[in-house]
Amino acid sequence: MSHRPFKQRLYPEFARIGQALASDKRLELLDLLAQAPRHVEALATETEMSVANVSQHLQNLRQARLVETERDGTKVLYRLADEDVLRLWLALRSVAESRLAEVGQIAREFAVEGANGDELPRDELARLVERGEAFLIDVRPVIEYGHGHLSGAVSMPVEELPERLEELPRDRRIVAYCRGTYCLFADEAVALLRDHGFDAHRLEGGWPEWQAE
Amino acid sequence: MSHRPFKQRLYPEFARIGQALASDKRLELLDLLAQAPRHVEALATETEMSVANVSQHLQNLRQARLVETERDGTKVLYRLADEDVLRLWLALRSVAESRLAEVGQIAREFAVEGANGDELPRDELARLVERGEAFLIDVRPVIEYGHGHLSGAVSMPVEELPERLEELPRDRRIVAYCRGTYCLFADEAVALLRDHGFDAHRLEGGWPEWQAE
DNA sequence: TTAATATTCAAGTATTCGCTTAAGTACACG
DNA sequence: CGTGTACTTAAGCGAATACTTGAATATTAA
Repeated sequence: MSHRPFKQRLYPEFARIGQALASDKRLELLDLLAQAPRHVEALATETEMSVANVSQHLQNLRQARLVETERDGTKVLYRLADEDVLRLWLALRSVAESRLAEVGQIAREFAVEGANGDELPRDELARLVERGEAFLIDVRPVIEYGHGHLSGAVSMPVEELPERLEELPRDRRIVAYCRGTYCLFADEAVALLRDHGFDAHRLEGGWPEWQAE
Repeated sequence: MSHRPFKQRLYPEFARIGQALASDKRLELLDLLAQAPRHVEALATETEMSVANVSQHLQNLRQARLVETERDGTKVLYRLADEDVLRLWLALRSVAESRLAEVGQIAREFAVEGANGDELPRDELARLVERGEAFLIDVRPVIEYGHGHLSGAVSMPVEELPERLEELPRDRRIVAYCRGTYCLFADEAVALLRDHGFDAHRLEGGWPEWQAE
């Protein structure tokens, strides 16, 4: 009547998922894939890892079934397996955020100058946009915007922002969002915009947090 | 403007959580702690691991802040740090369940004879209990029942069940629940009760799933 | 068919992990 | 104040992991 044989078979399977989540590099890949599907080389460039190393980490994630692949000509496109995987990543991050003091410390240490201030809650945004009092910009790279974005948002990657300031209205509040809580793009955008006299604010969270709902 | 230094500090912190989840033994400990706080020795007995090994795994979980300790005389009581940790564990398990075919396979392989049949959905239980048409039993060990249980449930650990059959009503449906989806206690209880002519059913999920809501 | 590109695989090495045994520490109780 | 119980820590060793380099494979385009 002992359940040991059962558990000894079952728990190693659960641990496969945990093992896949046990590396900072793989979590970074997961987070990028949560924004949009990508090719191996794009992931290597963005993470500053060697292609071979990225490929091996991706195999690892694939064996845990957290990501899936699709041939795309000579390239291979990797994507998150499904929304449950996204939710798992967000759950892990949220535990790290609430339980590990170091996370908050690091976030504060790297905070962008001139971007402090309250984050705009998501429900408040809806009201502002409806009344035409806010202009919503998505400051992530174009590929990520293309894969999915908040309705009504205009793509304005943070690196293009300096040359595109005249496209932004000065009579309305500018609301920026990016990859999520631990992404600095939106903060950088807000700092730049405020520097140029705009009434800029950061939206709470980011695209994946919204998508997970 | 590169965010690499930020990410290089931040992601290893996230990975601390992942690393803690990367071992079948630690996940088993987490699952037991999700039922009720326990002493080191109790965990060692239940998991059939050496005390030293359990202690080391618990240190690991504690350094990731997933569990907390409390002195209790000469013993040390371990407990899950908070509900977010429980939700993380459930999220991991749910990904494993939906993405890894092996999980379903193992569950089928170890299925209890005579306990098959539909699981009773939680909302249906509420109706049955209200009308006095069901008798709800918690077949987990007493300590776990003591730490928390569904309202209206009677404690009837599966190992005491054979001697306590006369306590159960024969004019009502018996509904049993246990530690959760991957616990066999409820199935064993249902099989035993049916064998004795009871109208027994298993409740969907278990105590932690309910508690997480 | 061949060359080019993108990705995967294999081998080697340094590091980390998991478990055991054995010693060490903390608290309670007589 | 010493003894027993419950737990933690240290040392040691084999297994698994992470990253590098270099070779192999698959697809496209010429």
